Amino acid sequence: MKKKKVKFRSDCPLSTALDIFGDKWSLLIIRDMVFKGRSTYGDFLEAGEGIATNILADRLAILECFRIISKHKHPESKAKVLYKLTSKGIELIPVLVEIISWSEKHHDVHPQAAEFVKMIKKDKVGTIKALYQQFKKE
Amino acid sequence: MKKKKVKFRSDCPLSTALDIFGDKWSLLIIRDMVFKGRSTYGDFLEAGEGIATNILADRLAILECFRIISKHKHPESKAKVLYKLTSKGIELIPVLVEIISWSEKHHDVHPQAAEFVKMIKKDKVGTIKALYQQFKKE
DNA sequence: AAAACTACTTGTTATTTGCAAGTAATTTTA
DNA sequence: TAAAATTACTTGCAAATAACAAGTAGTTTT
Repeated sequence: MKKKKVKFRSDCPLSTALDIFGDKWSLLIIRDMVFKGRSTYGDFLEAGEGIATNILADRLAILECFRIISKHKHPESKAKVLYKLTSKGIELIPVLVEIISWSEKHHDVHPQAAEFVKMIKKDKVGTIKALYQQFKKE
Repeated sequence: MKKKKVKFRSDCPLSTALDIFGDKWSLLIIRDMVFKGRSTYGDFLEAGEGIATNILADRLAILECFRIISKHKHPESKAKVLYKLTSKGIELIPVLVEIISWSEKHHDVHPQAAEFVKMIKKDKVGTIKALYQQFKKE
């Protein structure tokens, strides 16, 4: 994999964030890790939106480069790579939650997502905490 | 301007949101409207990151198409167009706030942004409310 | 030992971006 | 009041990026 760009457009935090994940795919990979427990290359390919293999490889490399995910041995298969969110990646959960809430309010989305947004409205802090829980090391 | 894509990749709220503003520029335009009071084509061109004129025109058209911004007469000049956030656009403020907070925590950003994040940490609800205030109609 | 799985890479083509320049309708300046 | 400057764009083109199809190299299953 070729060296990744490390130059940010400005020192604005928003533009820096968009330099990292401002595209149509990166946050979907993170969504799959947070909400669907996906963790391998094959898992991510199966996401409904149909990411291309080269784009997936590229985005995984970028996310790893910025320490949002990290690669690990898969406990069950040597052929697989296990991708895990770092704490920096886990901390994107509130961003996902706000985008999902906004989008659900203004568009037609699938019923399961609408249910999830109801939970958020009732208890945002609790819902986010529960999502964090699954990444607690034991 | 050619017709805009209205087809979403899936009915996932996150992917739908990314279909709309999942790129390196759209949220920066909204940032300029929320945090810098910018409202004209020329204003947006002046943003530090240096957006190209064709990209700006394209993004403004997309944001208008999805009713995130709307075009109005400029009160002082017939030559200018006044862009305003719709309520749908204003409601992206919490998304911006979460991205900014995350980014500030994990990267070096300019001091003014760091100050803003301090405010958010002290009183997130109040800070967001204050941002909403400026768009209140009188 | 062969077939299938997994995580990629390598083309090739289509689309998007970045940059420079141009345009048409106002304003401002001389 | 005619020329210059502003403003909000569009156009053209080269470069970069994305999508799609196919290939490859380990690993695991049959």
